[in-house]
Parts: sequence; structure tokens; C-alpha cells
Amino acid sequence: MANKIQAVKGTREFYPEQMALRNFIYNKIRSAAQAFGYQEWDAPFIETIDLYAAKSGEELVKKQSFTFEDRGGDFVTLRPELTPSLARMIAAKQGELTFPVRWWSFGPFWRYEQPQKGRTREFFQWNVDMLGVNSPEADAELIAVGATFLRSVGLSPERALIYVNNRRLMDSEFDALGIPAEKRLDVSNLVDRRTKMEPAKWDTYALDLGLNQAQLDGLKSILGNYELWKNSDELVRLFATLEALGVKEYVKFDPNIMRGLLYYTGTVFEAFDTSGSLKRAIFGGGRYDNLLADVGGQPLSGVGFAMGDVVIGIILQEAGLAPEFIPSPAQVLVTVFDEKLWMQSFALAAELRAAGLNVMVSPEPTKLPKQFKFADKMKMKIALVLGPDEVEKGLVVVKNLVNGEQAQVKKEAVLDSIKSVLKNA
RNA sequence: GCGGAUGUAGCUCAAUGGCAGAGCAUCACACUGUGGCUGUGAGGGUUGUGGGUUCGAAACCCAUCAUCCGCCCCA
Repeated sequence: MANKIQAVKGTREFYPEQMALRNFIYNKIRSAAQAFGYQEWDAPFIETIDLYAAKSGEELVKKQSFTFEDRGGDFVTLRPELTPSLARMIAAKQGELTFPVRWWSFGPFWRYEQPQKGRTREFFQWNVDMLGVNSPEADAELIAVGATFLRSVGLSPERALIYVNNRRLMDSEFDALGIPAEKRLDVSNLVDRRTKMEPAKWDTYALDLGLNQAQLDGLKSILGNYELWKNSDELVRLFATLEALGVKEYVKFDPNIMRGLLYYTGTVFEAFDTSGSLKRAIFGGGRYDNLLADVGGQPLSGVGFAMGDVVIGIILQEAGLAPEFIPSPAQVLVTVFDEKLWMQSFALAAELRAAGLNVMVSPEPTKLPKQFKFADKMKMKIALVLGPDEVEKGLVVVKNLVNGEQAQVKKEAVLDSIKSVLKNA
């Protein structure tokens, strides 16, 4: 056991059961994105370190990404996020793309962080972006894509909500309090930490940052004011659009949602599970301006969000919303009676596959009970038996494994018999 | 990078210094043309690894590795 080579820390091993969940998520993601006309795309999994260093800061890249020197002496990074690649690819074809661009992607990402519940070093992430339009109505569409996904996996608004805020609104509120622009990053961090700290310590922290008591009281008043969105034309339009799009029940205004200051400039949003054991965001995103500035494109506004597969996977399992795992994609087993009749079973299976069925045949002439047990474990629906009696008369036994009923039918009628059993199963 | 917990059969876990066990799973048989249910039996262990204390260690001590949980961070 000690000599076994273990999987790299934080990587994922997808046994068929986990793979089924991943594919379930993928299929729901695809449906939600395509329902709004988004196109699937992807970028390289490996990029030069410079692509991230330019925007994200070198320390972040070196500490929290998988970076190594390739055989040619170049430093490359396993992609920790998709946005820089998106920016480059959009900029490269900015003159020929049809705007607004609506793109979505689902693929692997890597971050060199300490694994814990809901976080791994290797994960799959759904990215959805709309580029080339700057309007609250576009923001609402992205939120609606996310809400459509939540609804499609069975997460009701009682179970999951998308909290929305607006950076411009908060900036003007901070201005009104006399908080200088250079303190905004600190204040954003302060707001982000509010739920994690004890109130008294949070107050001290705020005063340490240089806020005066009046500003602190004003800040608390803002963060407790859930009607504040009415002061923002953008948010008023956003919520009107969400109502028209039929997803308003999934969305709540919350002045505590900040998402840092790195590149969000307008609407920001984060989805949370409201009743599970995980306090991590399901997905998050917002509006960003000047996405292409660092990669040499013309200014272009966009809105987008990202969702990792790990947190949503845990939530679906805890909520009992993960689909039942069906081990075998084949619903029909053609049993092998004995070595003499073995090839007849293979031939029958081939006929059935040609007719479009998924069919398995035992790869060895084992005892019938063993073959039936196998079919049972694989949750197969039908077993066929080709014994000496049947072969002699041109018959096949079709057994319904769900209710145990079986019948001898003519070989030509096997397909119809199977289809009728499957229809009723 | 920091802190806490846990490593015993394939899995979930007992055994608190004195013979390493149970349940589930696996396999066989009851049942040589039929799965699930039941019964009987069998196989399966360098107690994560290395060292130390002891007449004696799964247990106590040290180190190490791994996993989980949290902090930091979260592009």
C-alpha cells in the first residue's frame, strides 16, 4: 500500500459513478447556455505564464498556479482561469466576429491551493460570457442563464439564490460617505469579510483601515439597506428584465456582494446554496470593462460568470438531486449457454446492435447464474437465453429482469419483444 | 504558508499495554437451464511508513508520508 503511486494531490479521479455526475452537470450546463443561443468554445489548457502575469499579478500566478519550465526553456502554466484566454482570442478576431458574442465553455482548470471541502486543485469550470454590449439587460440575460441552470437541476429558489449588487452603486455610496477612491479596495475586502468576522472585531478592523466612526456607521447602514437598489437605474432596469425573463424569484439584491475590485465595474452577482453545509459560492460573475486592454484589442465591455463543478456537485448530492447511477449503458445481456452455442450468442448480439440496441455478451462461457448476477449488478433490464432447445427450434428466451417474467419468442420477433419490454420498464 | 483531526481486511469501523475482530462486499456451496431473498462455509492483515519505550505495542513517544476539516487566498 505504501508503494502504490498515488494520484497527484488535489486531482480528481472520475470512476463511472462520478463521471455520470460530471456528465449530468455538463448536459444541464449545455442546455441552459444553448437555450439562450450561446456557442460552445474552448482555449488551450496550457498557456505562457505571461498571459496571467500581466493581469493577475506575478505573485498570485507563482503561488497559486501550476507553472513549470518546458523542454524549450519557456515557462508555461496550467490555466487557472479562462478570461485571459478569452480576451486574447476575442482580440485576435475582433474585426471579424459577429457581436454580441455569446460564448460558453466547460473544461479543466488547475490552481495550486490547499484542498478542502468544495475545493480541489483540479476542477472543471463553466464559463459564460457575452461581449460587445454594455447594458443592464445583457447582465440580466447572464443571470437568467445561471438561474435557468439552477432550475434545471432541481434547485428551487428556496434552496439556491443569486445575490446581486452593482459596483457603480457602491462607489457612489462610498463617495457620499467621503471614503476616498484609494480606500475602495480595502473597503471591498472589509465588506467581503463581514460575515466571517465577529461584529466587534470587524468594527475594529474598519477603524484600523482609517475609517472614522461616522463612515463606519454609514457603511453599516448601507450594508443593511436592502432597498438600496432603488437608487440605481441600472439595478432597477436589471430587476425589471429579470422579471420579464421569468427568473426574478431566484434573484435578490444584496449590498454585501462585492467580488473584489479587480475587473468588475458594474453588476456583480453570486449564487449560494441557502440550506446546505457549504458556504461557498456556486457561481459568480459580473460586468467588466476594458477586458481587451492588456492584450491589445479595442475597448470592449462584457458580462460573464463562472461555476466550478465541485461545489455544485456536492450540493446536488447532498440535496438528493443527483440522478440515479445506471452502471451499464447496455440494457440487454445475451447470455452464453455453453461453449458450443457461444458464437450464436455473439451473432444474435451483433444483429441487435445493428438494430440500434446496446447489448452485452459474456466474454467467457461461465455458468448461467453468474451471468444473471452480473446483469443484476449492472442493473440491466433484459437477459436473452439461447439454449439447445431454443436453437433447435429457432427461438430465444426473452427475460424481463425487472419483474422476472420470461417468454420464448421466435428469433425474428426478438427485437420487437425487447422493445416492448423496454417500453414498459 | 499556518492550525486541528484521522490513518487497522476491498469498504465502514471495533479492539484503551496481553491471542487483530465485526458488519457489508467478494468467492464457493445449498441451486449442473435463470439474478434479486435466505442459509452454510471460505478467502482476505507487515494495524500508512521508519525508529524508540516495554517482558510484551494497533494502542505510549519521536519522525515522516497521506487523507480530511478549517485559516490564508480564491484571478
